[in-house]
Amino acid sequence: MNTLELIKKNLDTFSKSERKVAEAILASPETAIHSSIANLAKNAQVSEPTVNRFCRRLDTKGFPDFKLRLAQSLANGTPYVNRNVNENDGPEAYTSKIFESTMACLNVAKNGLDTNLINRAVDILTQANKISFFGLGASSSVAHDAFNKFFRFNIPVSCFDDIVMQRMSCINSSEGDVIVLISHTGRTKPLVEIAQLARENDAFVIALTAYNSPLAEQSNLVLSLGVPEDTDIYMPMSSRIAQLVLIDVLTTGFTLRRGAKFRDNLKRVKAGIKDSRFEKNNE
Amino acid sequence: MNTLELIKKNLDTFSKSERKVAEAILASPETAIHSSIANLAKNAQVSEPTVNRFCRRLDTKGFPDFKLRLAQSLANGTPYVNRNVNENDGPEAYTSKIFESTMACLNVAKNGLDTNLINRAVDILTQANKISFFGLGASSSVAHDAFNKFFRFNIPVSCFDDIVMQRMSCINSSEGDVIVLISHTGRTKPLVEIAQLARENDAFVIALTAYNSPLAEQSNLVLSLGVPEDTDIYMPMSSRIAQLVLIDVLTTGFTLRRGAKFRDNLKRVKAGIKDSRFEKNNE
DNA sequence: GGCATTTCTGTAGTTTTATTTCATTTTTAG
DNA sequence: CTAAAAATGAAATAAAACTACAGAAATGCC
Repeated sequence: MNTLELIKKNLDTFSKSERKVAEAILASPETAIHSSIANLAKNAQVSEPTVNRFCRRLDTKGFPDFKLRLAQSLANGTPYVNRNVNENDGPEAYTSKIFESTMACLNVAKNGLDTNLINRAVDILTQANKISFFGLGASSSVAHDAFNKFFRFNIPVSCFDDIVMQRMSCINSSEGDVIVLISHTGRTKPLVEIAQLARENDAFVIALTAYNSPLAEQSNLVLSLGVPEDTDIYMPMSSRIAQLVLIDVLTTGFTLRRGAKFRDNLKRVKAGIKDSRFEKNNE
Repeated sequence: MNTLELIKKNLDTFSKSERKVAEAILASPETAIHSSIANLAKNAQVSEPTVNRFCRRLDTKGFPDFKLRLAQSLANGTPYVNRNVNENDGPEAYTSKIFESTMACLNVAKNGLDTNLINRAVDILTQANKISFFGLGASSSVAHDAFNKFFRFNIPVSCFDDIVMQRMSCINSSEGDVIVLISHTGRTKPLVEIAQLARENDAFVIALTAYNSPLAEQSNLVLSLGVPEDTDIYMPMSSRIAQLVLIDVLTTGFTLRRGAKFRDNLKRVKAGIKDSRFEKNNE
């Protein structure tokens, strides 16, 4: 766990003097990692052995070892901070903020995923007679992307961003068909109804959505990303990106599961695309 | 820069003994950060002052300072490594590899972007009479996503993934119109033709593509992501993700540029979507 | 090749930093 | 209010890092 957070969490288990040390470190971690034990002790108004004892209480070998750990968590923490864009940000600032918060979001998503469920989803997708990807609004481009990837596999796959088409498709579905529904909130009414309809027609419903949402309740398998909703109006919906990466993961799992013969097919598709391109060295 | 990479890069500037130190560190960085100067010296078969001199050559204050830096780059470096998926990977392995390599890719993209060009692109987009997003194949979902975002701004925007529609749209374009073309390689023939056609009709062409590509040459403004092409068949096209984040950046720049009045409009759209949703606390 | 100069490298000593020991103070529980 | 336990810091000790210097290796010049 992050050392700073660990210190904060254990603040009340420390003794009075140790708490002084903790506070001095929390106040300026950057200073702390560049101080000697004597300096830090002076800064925290305690003796050197107290600092040493403080370090040991955090399961480190001693002060130098503690500094090392702290330095590492500082290095880890900074680039991943989810900083919000504000009105006065210039291009430099908002560009890096958006990239960094997207990366932070992917990190959260990665840690929150249940790989057993992913494996299960891959299982079901590989055995499907037909796969359909449905999304509405912002999620429709995710569905579109998923369609594009699975289409290359040369298997029956479809994608609709029109509710009427989605409904018709569900009504025509049968056992062995898999419907993948994409919705960040899981509270988009029409999509919840689609899930019900699909299940009534014996299709298997996989949802890329939030746990405990109405959509999740109506689905057979839920892949949740645990990415918080966007509260800030300036911040883009990073959840989309996480959904896309999850699609990549499913696609990769699918490819691996299908084995060698199948991968040859994939190579042929990639080669086929090349014909519609300018060659790299004809410029 | 990452300390390990720095050491590797400067290997030939070191003296014979210093190189021994470098190699000992590269062989096992984790051991190095937990060693004393004496241990490391013994391990590298050199004297202690040599280790010290080695540290100073890398612009650190001394050995402890060097250890701190090394520790930090180790903490930073690991999650960003672009490891390839291989046939024997289980769900756990390929999931984290894909997430991590996507994050690595975003990091590369972030560092390679020219914020001046971004600012310029935002300028042009804010002044456009009409904006069109065109992409083919995998890039069409990126175009679709961009359309979705700009559509919320209540400005004339369109998106086609059909070449014929794209051509018609270009022929009907005129001065003040902006066409945004999305192509990872920049070598998709039809799209290059679209760029020419658009410029012949006085539209401004922004391309999200690779530098030095045929498409880049035909465009007025090129935003390049510097993400390498996917060579491995298992690896998904992370470039798409970088493109999407770039779209997010442009959207954010657009919002900021338009100012307060405009943001109220954005809030209204967000509120409007809510009506089609289940409330959060009715479950 | 041989000599001078520069650069490298290690030994030994010095300084700084961290840790341990132990006596004193503070806190806690009965 | 007292005894035991816990916490704290002064001082001593140990460890680690650094410096100065001298000898060794490499380089350049004739």
